[in-house]
Amino acid sequence: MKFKFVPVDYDYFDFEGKNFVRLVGRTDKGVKVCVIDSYEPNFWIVLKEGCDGKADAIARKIGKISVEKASRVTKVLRTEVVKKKFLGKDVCGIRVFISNHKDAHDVASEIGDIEEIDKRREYDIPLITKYIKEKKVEPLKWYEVEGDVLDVNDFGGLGGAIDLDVCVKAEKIVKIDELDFVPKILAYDIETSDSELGKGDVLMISLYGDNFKKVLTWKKCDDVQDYVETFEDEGDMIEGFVKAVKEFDPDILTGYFSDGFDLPYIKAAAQKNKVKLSLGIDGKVPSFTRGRIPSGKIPGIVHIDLYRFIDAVFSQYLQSETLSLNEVAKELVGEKKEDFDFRKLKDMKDGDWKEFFSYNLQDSAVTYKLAQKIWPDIFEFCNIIKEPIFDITRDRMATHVENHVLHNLDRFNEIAEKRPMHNESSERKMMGKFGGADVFEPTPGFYENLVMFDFTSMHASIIVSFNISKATLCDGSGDCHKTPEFELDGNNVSYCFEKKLGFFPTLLAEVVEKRKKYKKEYSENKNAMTKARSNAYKLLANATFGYQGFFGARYYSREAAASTLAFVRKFTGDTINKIRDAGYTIIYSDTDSIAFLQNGKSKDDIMKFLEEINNDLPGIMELDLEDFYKRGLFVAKRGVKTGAKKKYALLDDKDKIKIRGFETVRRDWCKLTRGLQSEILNMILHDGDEKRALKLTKETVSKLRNREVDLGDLMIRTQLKRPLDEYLSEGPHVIAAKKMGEDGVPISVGMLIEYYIGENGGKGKLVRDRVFLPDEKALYDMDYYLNSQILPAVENIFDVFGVDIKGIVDGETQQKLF
DNA sequence: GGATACCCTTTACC
DNA sequence: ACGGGTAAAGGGTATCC
Repeated sequence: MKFKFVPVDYDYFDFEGKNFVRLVGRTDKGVKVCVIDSYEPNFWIVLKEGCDGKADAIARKIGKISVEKASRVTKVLRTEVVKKKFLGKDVCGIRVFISNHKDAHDVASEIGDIEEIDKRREYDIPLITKYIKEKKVEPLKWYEVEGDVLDVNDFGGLGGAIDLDVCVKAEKIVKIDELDFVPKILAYDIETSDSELGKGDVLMISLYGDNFKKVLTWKKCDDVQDYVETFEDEGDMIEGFVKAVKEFDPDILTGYFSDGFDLPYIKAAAQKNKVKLSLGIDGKVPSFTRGRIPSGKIPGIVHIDLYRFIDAVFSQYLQSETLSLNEVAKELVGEKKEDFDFRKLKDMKDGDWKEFFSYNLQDSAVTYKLAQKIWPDIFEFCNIIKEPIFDITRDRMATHVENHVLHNLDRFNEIAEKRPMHNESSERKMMGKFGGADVFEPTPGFYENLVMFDFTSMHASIIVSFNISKATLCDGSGDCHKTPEFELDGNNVSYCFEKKLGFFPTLLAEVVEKRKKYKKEYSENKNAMTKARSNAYKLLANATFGYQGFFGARYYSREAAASTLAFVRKFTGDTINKIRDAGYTIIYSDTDSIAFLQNGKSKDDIMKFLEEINNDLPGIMELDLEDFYKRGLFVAKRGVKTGAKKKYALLDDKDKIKIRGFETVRRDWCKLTRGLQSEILNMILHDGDEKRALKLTKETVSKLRNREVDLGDLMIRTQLKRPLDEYLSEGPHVIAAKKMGEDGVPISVGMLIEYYIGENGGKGKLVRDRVFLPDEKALYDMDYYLNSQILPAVENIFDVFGVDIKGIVDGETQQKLF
């Protein structure tokens, strides 16, 4: 048969010692189908220079190798001698086809001692990545598939096991023009009697999709909502869950933190109740891939933990201080979850259960809406990186950059570099840091009429303009780009990069070009898809510099990363000098941005000046106008007169305020402090005068002294970054977390710990001795909140206006006392 | 035993 | 284990006299 097909999920299996790829996707008629495709596993051998003549003989020798493993024998099936490139250099390659990808490493080891062999490569690339790279059957693209319908007994019964109407063995897969694909998304969420994994029961499971909402439970109560289905017990409910998923037939099953909670919890509950969680299209139960964070995989359905994608890729766009479903959903889809008081769990009445069901359904509904909102971004990442959705939603940026390179290497006839071995990446990690960008020390003050310039995608444009990469690093003998001299590990160095374009900078040039193109497309046609496309290219471009300096990268190059930064320092420094020489006063600069005073010049003059600077910039480098600002405030560091870096507030021409670095934007300061400072900055920037700000500060201080401040405004929130026993220094938040642990709250890495500082009858001098949890009753420590919160946050702002706020407040204290 | 320099830790900026 | 470096700041700890 023949049909149009879009691959959604990828998987592979062995049959008679050979690898087969299983694609699950949809036809243009919306039918879910399974396509089995063959794959010939292979890896590469790179011969030493001058050994080309012996290539055929070596290939024949290798062709006879077979490796015996416990369960199977892997044979070299055939070899091909091919002219290839490795790191941009011409090499003689031998492609070694073997019977099973799992043994690629062993076969590669087996032939390691042949003298003419320089390198063995691509045995460490995952099978699905190799398959997509070589056969170009890419996720979410459209193909015409021709093949035979699978017989029930084909592939050892696999044909019969798959619960889909159409399952074929592909004969031909041909790319066709893109058609629409709207995935069927089903969101789920569970509520449990104990938040610790596996300790309690699953009380209910909610599901939400297009025209589909259900809450499954075994808690019996009268007069429930019509979406509630009541089961006999937990096991029955889980079977009901499997049935409901099958009934909906989703492409994507999604949860929020479901890799770490919902799916493993349900799986454990299924085992406990001896029921089979057969969610897979082949009746198999979800499996969890090994790794730092386990990933829940369901055969034939893409399981997406939205939290993972948001954490790895999306969070840098968000304002949210935490990545809780509540906060993220509020920001992205404008939905606020309804609250449920979990303390009620101890003694639930019928009404409470109904409230709980509704809460549970809300979570799934919000997750569903979030998935719909983020789908364009997932889709674009799949399109650009060419990895399956499952991986796209879990990989971090370094992996995305690397996969993007891997999937494009064929265009350059390149053999892929290997992943660093453990000892190699440890060595890289141990190498000291290399010098980064410069930050200009501002003079504290209140300024008017400022301009800010910044370089567009500075690091990326430097990598492209100077062809900087591992493969193009050279000894400087030929035609090349030379970095400025800079210090590295105590020595003055300079590196050279060939002018002949390398694959890595070329790919980045394409990414930067596409980012520009799609940014324009977005500005002309604003919608979720154009925005996602533009954003994805931006993220990819920005992560590429970090990738070259990342110890785990295949194309790691410390020289490349350090050289990029040397150019960053040079061009920003030169531009600062140019602006200063033109008669402007430099106020501030950080990495790729420069702020200076207009000094009476018109905006037109400044735009002309910008154009002049741009005419002198090499390659694709570009300086851009960030904005004009009416006013700007720069303060001193605490306790000294010198200006603080990375801390300023600006007011633009549209009266919009931009605050950087101040306590206002730091989540580990209490609401009272942040609110006060933010209002003060607003008053000062808008009115240009500090008198109202002074009045507000005095009012806040007296409120604090009269104990009129709400305890909720005094909570300090700090994230727990490691397990409790790994802390060398026991700060207040560590003590707070320990207290929580004693109260029976499960403590986990990544949690936001909330506490306040209270009076403790003079016991202990340290702050940590005065830590109280939100539900602990105590008088707040007035002295602490005055001297360690409010005053430090406003002091250096008032300093700029010559107002000694501490003196004024202390003076009033004296007055009061006498 | 009190001042202080230094280390540890978190969070921000780009 | 899953970009990078630079910086401010608080609080704990070690060390000095």
